Amino acid sequence: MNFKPEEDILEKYLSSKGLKNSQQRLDVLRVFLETEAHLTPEELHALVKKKFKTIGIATIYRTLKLLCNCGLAKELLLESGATRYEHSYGHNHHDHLICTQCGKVLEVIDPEIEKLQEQLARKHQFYTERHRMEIYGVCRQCKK
Amino acid sequence: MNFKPEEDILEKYLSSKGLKNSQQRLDVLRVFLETEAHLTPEELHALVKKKFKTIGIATIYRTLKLLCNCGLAKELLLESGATRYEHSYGHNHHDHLICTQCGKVLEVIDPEIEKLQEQLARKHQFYTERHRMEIYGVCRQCKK
DNA sequence: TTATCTGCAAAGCCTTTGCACTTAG
DNA sequence: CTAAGTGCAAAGGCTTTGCAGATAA
Repeated sequence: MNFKPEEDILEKYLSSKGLKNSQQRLDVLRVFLETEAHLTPEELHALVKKKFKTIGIATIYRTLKLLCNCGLAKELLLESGATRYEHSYGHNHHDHLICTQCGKVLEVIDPEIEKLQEQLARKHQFYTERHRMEIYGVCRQCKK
Repeated sequence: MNFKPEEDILEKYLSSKGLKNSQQRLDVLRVFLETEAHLTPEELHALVKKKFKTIGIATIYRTLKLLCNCGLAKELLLESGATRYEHSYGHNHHDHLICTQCGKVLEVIDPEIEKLQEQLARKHQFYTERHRMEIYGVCRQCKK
C-alpha cells in the first residue's frame, strides 16, 4: 500500500489494463501531485526533469493521457490556447475563475448555477453529459 | 451602401485602418454569412472555394482574424479541439448547448445564470471581463 | 522471456509567415 | 505609383508516432 491513494489508483489501473508500473509513470504522477497549479505538458516536463533528468516529453504526454483515463487528471482547455491539466482525484466538479493578468485559476462552485444549467438544458431537450463554465477577469491582487 | 450591414461594417473597418477592400475579403465574408453553422477555417475554405476556386487557406485565416477584430465573427474553442467561428454581428452574448453525437450547436441565454455568475465572481473579488459556458449533451433527435 | 515502455527524432496537425506577383486606392 | 493583399510553399508550435534499446512482470 502506497502512502498516496493516487499512487494506488494508478497502479491498479495499469495492472487491470495489462500495462506496466514503470518508474517514469510514478515520477510523473508524483511531480504532478506536488503542485496545485494547472500545468501545461511542457511545464510539467520541466518540473519532472529537475528530479529525473532523462525524462522525455513524449512520456509526459503519454502519462498525462493515462492519468486522465484513470481519473487522476483532467484536461483543461482555456482560452489562452495552451492545454493544461488539473488534479481530478478528490476534486468534485467545479468551474473556473481565471485572472487574465496573472493567469491564476480559482476553482469555484455554485449549486444554484448548476441547477439552472440543468434546467436550461432540459428546456431545450438536451440530455446533459457535462458542462463547463469559465469566468475571465482580473483578480483582486492584479486590480490594485 | 451595401445590401448587408455586415459588408458596410467590414468596409468601414478596413478603410479606417488603411487596409484594402479586396474582392477576396468580401467573398469570404459573404460565404461566412450564408451559413448559420459554426465553421472551422478549413470548412469555410471549402465553401468559399466552390464559388471562388483560387482562394487560399491563408486568406481565410487572415480574413477570419479581421472579421473578429471588427466584431463580425467570434472564435469558439469547443472541446472537440477544432477552432470554430460564429457570427457575431447582431448576436448578443450567449452560451452554447452542444450535441456530442451530431455536433449541433444551440445558442442559448439565461439571464438568471448570468446574474449568478456575476455574483459568484464578485464574491471572489474578481472583476469580470467575460465568461463562457457550454453544456455538452445529447439533443432530442439523437436521443431517439 | 517477451510484451510493454522509454527517449529520441521524425512525422502530423493546424496556423502563421516570407516572398514574388497582383491589386486597390 | 505604391502600400497592402494574395496564393503558395515553407516554417512554426504543439502533439503523436515509429523505432531500437531497455525494463517490468
